[in-house]
Amino acid sequence: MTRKTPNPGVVKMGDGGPDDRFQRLLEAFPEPLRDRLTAELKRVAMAEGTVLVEDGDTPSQIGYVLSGLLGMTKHLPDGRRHIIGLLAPTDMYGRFHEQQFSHRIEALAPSEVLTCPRDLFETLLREAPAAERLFLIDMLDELDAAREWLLVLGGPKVVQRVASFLLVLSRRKLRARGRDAAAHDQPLNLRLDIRRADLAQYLGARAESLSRAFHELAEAGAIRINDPYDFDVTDLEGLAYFAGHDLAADSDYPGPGDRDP
Amino acid sequence: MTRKTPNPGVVKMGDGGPDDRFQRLLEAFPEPLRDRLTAELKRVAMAEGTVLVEDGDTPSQIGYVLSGLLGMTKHLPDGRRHIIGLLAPTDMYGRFHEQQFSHRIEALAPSEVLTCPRDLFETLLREAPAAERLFLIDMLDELDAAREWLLVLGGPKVVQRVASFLLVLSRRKLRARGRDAAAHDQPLNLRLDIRRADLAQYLGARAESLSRAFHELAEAGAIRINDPYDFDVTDLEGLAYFAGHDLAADSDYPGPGDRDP
DNA sequence: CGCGTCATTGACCGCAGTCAAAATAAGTGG
DNA sequence: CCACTTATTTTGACTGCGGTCAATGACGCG
Repeated sequence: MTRKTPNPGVVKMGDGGPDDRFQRLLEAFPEPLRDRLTAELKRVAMAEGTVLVEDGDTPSQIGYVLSGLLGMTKHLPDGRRHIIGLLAPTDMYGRFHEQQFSHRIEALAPSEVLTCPRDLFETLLREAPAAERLFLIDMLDELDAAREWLLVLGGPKVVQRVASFLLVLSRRKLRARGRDAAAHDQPLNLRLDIRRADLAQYLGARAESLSRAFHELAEAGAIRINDPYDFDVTDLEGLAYFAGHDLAADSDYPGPGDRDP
Repeated sequence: MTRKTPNPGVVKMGDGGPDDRFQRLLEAFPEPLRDRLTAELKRVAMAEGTVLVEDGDTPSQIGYVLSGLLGMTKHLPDGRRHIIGLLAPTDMYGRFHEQQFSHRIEALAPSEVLTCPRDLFETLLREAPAAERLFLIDMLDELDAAREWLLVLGGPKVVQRVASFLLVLSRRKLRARGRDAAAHDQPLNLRLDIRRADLAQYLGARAESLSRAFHELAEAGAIRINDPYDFDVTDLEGLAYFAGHDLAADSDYPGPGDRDP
């Protein structure tokens, strides 16, 4: 470990609030099963850079992110790395029925995960159809989420992608906080705990471009930059504007002409 | 219907060969259940542009693509459309347990689908755990596939994305054809049946840029363009080269310096 | 205090988005 | 069957975003 720890301690890009999916899943298990499961849960802490699962592995454990930030990464033969997904608190990862991973999972920040033996989890799922159904729905949700990201990353301009990214994080936080309208107007604090270079890979850009994008958003008054890892979202609407419209299109639509009439 | 039909009749971006997932799924059902299911299957043909599922719907049918090409599309409030996924033959679509769709599904080319009542399918899945497990694995595979696309679409250059796209299609076709090595050397024919403008939206580019990219690949000898909808892949290796490396990086790495030592 | 890491800023330039127009193909009506 | 219209792809010229390279600044650490 050579790298500094941006924000030591607990990190949140989403926190185990009412939206805690694992909690919901646990509650779908009938009492005796749930106890068998919780007895086997282990809390593991790890440093940034730790590789939890290697590409091609079929690990015997499944995991649930408690704190920090994990990344799903693909490594090309020539050595370049791509980040194809992020795992924040309340996210799960794992494979079932001897499927193997098609990517690496590594800690992008110091993190904590809850692990559980894969075979036990599978057995219990089979014994509790209600839980299995809930789990399947979760999977489908994640599939949708992955496709949402396609939309985000499909945006041609970097500012757009950055704004979309911050927007997703904001919404996630707001949802976790509960839906009380009061919270909507006060500045929303986001602590990222991901290095510029990593975020750049994820958003399909360079660290330099991200820097420009963040500062552009700051100058427009949509966010405030406290330090490279800590932001306040001061104008959610404005952020949505940057996310949706091209910058070039100020009062005019960028291209209304590419849909069928 | 005002638009021409690029290639009337059967279309294949993948054909129901040994990789036919639906077939495999069907076979996982025990005899009596399978018959109940097949009795309810309906074959439906539709014209290009048909909307099968509207964003937000919870349709009573699930579908399986027999021929043609469907697209998952998202519509932004300002009217712009994004294609976030393609459904080719052997692909399935549907929601379960009252989940609603988060995108529209429409035919990008004249297509045929096999439909099946959602509730029946769900019931049968519950009665046949083996099939349910198979189905769950399929879902997870699709999740991985969606992330693969993230990698493809993350490529900075258009040629890269186009090459990756063709590569995925090629591999899919080869897999369907069986793994005999003989087929690897002979030119592989790809019939796309997707208009440039649609493909452009999917790959996050403009139709003009695609045109340039295709012809760049053709000049490099990787593909041959028979007509705008019909290609021969003459050099799979070369295609992989374009997909992986930046063009700029000929004999030199573009940026080996952004991984930890 | 010097060094390494990382974010930021500036200068340069290439890829691709944009606008415009030509070329090709398909469809229509005489 | 041909002239005309329409839809779509292709090509060209221009411009701007962002990738690239290089330098500076900020911060933590040995």
